[in-house]
Amino acid sequence: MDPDGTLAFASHDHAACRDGAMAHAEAVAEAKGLRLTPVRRRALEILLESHQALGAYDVLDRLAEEGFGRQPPVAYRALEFLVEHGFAHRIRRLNAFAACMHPGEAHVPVFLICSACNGLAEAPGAAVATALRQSAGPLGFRVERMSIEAVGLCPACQEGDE
Amino acid sequence: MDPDGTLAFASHDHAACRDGAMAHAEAVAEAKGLRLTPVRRRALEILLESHQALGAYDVLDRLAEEGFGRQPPVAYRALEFLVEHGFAHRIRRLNAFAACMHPGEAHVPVFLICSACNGLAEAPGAAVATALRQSAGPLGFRVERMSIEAVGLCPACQEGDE
DNA sequence: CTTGACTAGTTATCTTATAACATATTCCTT
DNA sequence: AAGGAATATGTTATAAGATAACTAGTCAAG
Repeated sequence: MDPDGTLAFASHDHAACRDGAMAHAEAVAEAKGLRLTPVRRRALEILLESHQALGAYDVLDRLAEEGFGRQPPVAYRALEFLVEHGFAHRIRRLNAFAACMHPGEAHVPVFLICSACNGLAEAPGAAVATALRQSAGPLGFRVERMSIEAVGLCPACQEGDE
Repeated sequence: MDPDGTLAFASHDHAACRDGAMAHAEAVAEAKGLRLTPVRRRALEILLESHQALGAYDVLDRLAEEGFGRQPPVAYRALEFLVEHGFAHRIRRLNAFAACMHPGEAHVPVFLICSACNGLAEAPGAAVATALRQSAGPLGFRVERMSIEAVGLCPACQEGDE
């Protein structure tokens, strides 16, 4: 599913994209014995509606409208579950969350954030991660987690802006 | 000054380290015609006291104690100035700020954050930035800014933890 | 010595995130 | 099927981080 991150910025059949990601996530949850409860499932569906990051309170509003709790922990806990198990990512630069486009696959995501349309893509980060470890190695630092995020312009938003 | 980021995690003469960074920053400000006013200078000195990131409110408390304003914008504006002109960096993962160890030199910083002691080092990021651009290129994304941050253990905190 | 740009201060408010506790659900064990 | 541990959901309250909008002081150029 979108191994090279091209989908997010290209026009595509998003209904299929979303459904595929959802099905994939469900299969992974099933396989790992994780409880994809109604709030958690719904939170993931909400994130999957677009290739953009959503703030926790945005997700919370949506959940509350649909009969779930309306207090912050409701959203934060669902999102925490999704992030912890690899169904979603936290985008630190935006204080926001986005559905993962490769659930189940080990990967270091590189987030590309379009400053014009707020679109978000996940580029492959293996090479970046390697370079980072090589940069940290000489300092004797042991890397455990990393966040790699870039802000710029997606292909569509570069037009008329050259 | 600390071109390879080794200083932060190694024991060193920090008074000289701090004074050197401050002198360097002043020279750069002078050269560029920037106004390193008392609040701004003091904010930078506070950041330079340790190789750790400080929250805006931590800096604000210190500034207030010393007779500067005690409202958030006082700290945020000073920090914004420092970041904008390359005297400090914002560490998104920590919602915090840290003095730059290479003021005046163009560089992409890679932040190494020790989860045990909160130490912070700035590793060289040229190779990482190149890898990132190569990862973003095929998607047609034009990178403008990037944040590259790693969490892990510094050399000292790895001892007795292997 | 006044004008315009910039700086520093204020009040007020907004956004993001977590702590602590009560209730309900699930699921394993017997 | 009942008991009990673990997990999940909900609440109230508050902490932590950030910005908008306005007022007043500073300073250098004309």
